[in-house]
Amino acid sequence: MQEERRLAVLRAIVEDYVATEEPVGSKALVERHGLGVSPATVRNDMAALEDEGYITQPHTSAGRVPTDKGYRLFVDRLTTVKPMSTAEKRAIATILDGAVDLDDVVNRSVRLLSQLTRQVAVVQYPTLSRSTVRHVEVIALAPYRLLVVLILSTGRVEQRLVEIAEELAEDDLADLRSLVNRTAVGEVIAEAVTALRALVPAEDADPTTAAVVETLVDAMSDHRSDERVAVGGAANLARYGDNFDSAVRPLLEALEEHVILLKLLGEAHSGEPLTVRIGHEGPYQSLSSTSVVATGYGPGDEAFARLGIVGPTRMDYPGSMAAVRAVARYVSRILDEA
Amino acid sequence: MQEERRLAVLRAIVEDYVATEEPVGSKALVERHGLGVSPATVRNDMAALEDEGYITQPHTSAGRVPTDKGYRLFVDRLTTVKPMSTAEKRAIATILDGAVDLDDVVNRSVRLLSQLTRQVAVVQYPTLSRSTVRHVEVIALAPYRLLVVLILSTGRVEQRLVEIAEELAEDDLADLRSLVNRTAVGEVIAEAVTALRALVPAEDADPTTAAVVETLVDAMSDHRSDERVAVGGAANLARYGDNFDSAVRPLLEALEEHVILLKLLGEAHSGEPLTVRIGHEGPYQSLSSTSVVATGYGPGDEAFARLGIVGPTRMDYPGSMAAVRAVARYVSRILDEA
DNA sequence: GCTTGGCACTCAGGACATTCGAGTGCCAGT
DNA sequence: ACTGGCACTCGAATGTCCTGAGTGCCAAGC
Repeated sequence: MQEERRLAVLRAIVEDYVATEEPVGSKALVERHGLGVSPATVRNDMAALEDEGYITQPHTSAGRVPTDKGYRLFVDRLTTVKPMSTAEKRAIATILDGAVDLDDVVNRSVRLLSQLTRQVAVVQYPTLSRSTVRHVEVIALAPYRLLVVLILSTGRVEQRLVEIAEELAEDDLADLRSLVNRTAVGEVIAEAVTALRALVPAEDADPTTAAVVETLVDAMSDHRSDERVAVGGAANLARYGDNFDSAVRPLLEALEEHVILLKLLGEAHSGEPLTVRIGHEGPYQSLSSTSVVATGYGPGDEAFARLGIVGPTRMDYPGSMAAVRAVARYVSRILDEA
Repeated sequence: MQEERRLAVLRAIVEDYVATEEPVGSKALVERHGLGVSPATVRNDMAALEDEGYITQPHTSAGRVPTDKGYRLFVDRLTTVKPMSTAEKRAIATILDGAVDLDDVVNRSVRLLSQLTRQVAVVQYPTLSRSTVRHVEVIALAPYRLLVVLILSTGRVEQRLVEIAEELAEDDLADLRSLVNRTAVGEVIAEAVTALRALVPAEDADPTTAAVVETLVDAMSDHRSDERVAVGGAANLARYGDNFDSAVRPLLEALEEHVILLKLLGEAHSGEPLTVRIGHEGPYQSLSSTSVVATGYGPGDEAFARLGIVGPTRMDYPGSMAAVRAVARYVSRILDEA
């Protein structure tokens, strides 16, 4: 029983602290929340919670503040992701439905997420690795210059220029085009790569075919595109609170390093539905007062990429989690339709 | 003669203030710069400069700080853009030469600019409006679904999906492809649009042709792409100084509003080589302590787009101007070669 | 007619002391 | 097991004083 109340106290502390941004004391706690006990009792509970490392005092004679461990417990056991209101759902749907292409979907998602959560939003572009090849086009731009266009099932389009040694007749071009299409269309990237490679055995390699294939393989295995992310809502950093140098600056720097961002978002395991990384739990100690709420998204049940939000450890976890989950769902649905 | 010395005093004040970030007094001024007069004389000059509105005192008994008007005079008359060192030039050249496509050029430029100036850098993607059509490709993705790919002289590629009513034979597709290419290739966007429109007179409009042409025209006149900008070096905002709420927050917001950014960068007049907009001179009073140094760039002598940096009014104008100019030149050269 | 040294004046910012109050820990009583 | 009471702590707010950088002005000098 006391155990249960202790958790209620912890929840109340987290909620109050998130709302007010100030250490919360025993008296204010019993007043604002309807726990039917006296401040003294709460004090005892708080002392116990502090012993266990869930809360801490900035200084003697100040209220308590949740520790990372406290937030962790709060997130794991004291909260359920509250569903979005129907109005919010409708807003999400209409905004995302208006998107015209993949870029637009990503950009709108970022905006949406940052507005819903009032935090910095990060959306990874769908990775190549799990998508399939929808079409390959080979275009003669000039006698010795081809443009290769690679269209993927995610809607992404990559194009590359190829310089070739011999002039190519229209028929040969058509043959080449149909060859690569027969070989690659419908395949997952990884398999398309091996299939394409098999087309050019070392011996009789036709140089033009080889060049085109090489370019395609290159485009498919280009991890640059895997690293693309969209960031939005950086202005919300302004509400980060006091510690500008210690918290905002490193975060601003991280936001420009897409590789770091991707690491923060985490791996796209489709297993865990929603990842919450609190403060020091992350791999960067300069971001120790920053939390990340992220999840995978993608058509079907496979996670193609991740999206999420980044904010101060002192943040509204239930709300953020709900928003992240909702946006991920709608984006996945849209990608499904496309 | 006094006039000349006054300007020297103003220059010294600007330089000192930019370096130290603190109001500068008469004594420190004569010590740190070699003006061969006494502090009292400088005081007289300063009083005069203050009367004329070039400098101001934050409070009585404090040193002087340049006003926007003072910076303006400094930029217009007291400084010449100092050329970059050869080492810097070489660094710029090698970094930009490594770019593989247009996106990469833009991204590298942004990084480069922000690192050179330690400010926030902004680069506008080359606009459609002045570029010419290099190639149009029409691809049948599925029986009733075409992909139209538009390739421009700037290296930009736009693709759109078209749903059509009738199934299209390969021959018809080839005809259509060659028709639009004959019509549009080599033309400036605006003329390509009118030429394409002329292809589909109201009467006998073939619905498929009409659909493709409409999509092309749409892609060409899509101003969304005109609004694309890349932003980099936001972490430099951390060095902005004290006034976080009043200066950094509005700027962070502006950085997310690409339309606003473009307005800040200014119009791409190829006439003025380098635009410096100081503080309140800009259109947004919330950015009154922010200056913009920008210039146009593009292949040949036409300005395709703009790039520049955004920073506090108290910034190193000569250095920033030099960096902006140098980067613009190299980017233009690279676009020229492509 | 500039320039200069001198001098009185101003005022932000730092050092220090004081007060105030929210909050705690503990203990004895119910 | 909870509660009321009480002494204690200490950060934040307030007030006062002082210092020093910086100014404006004036009369003297080149």
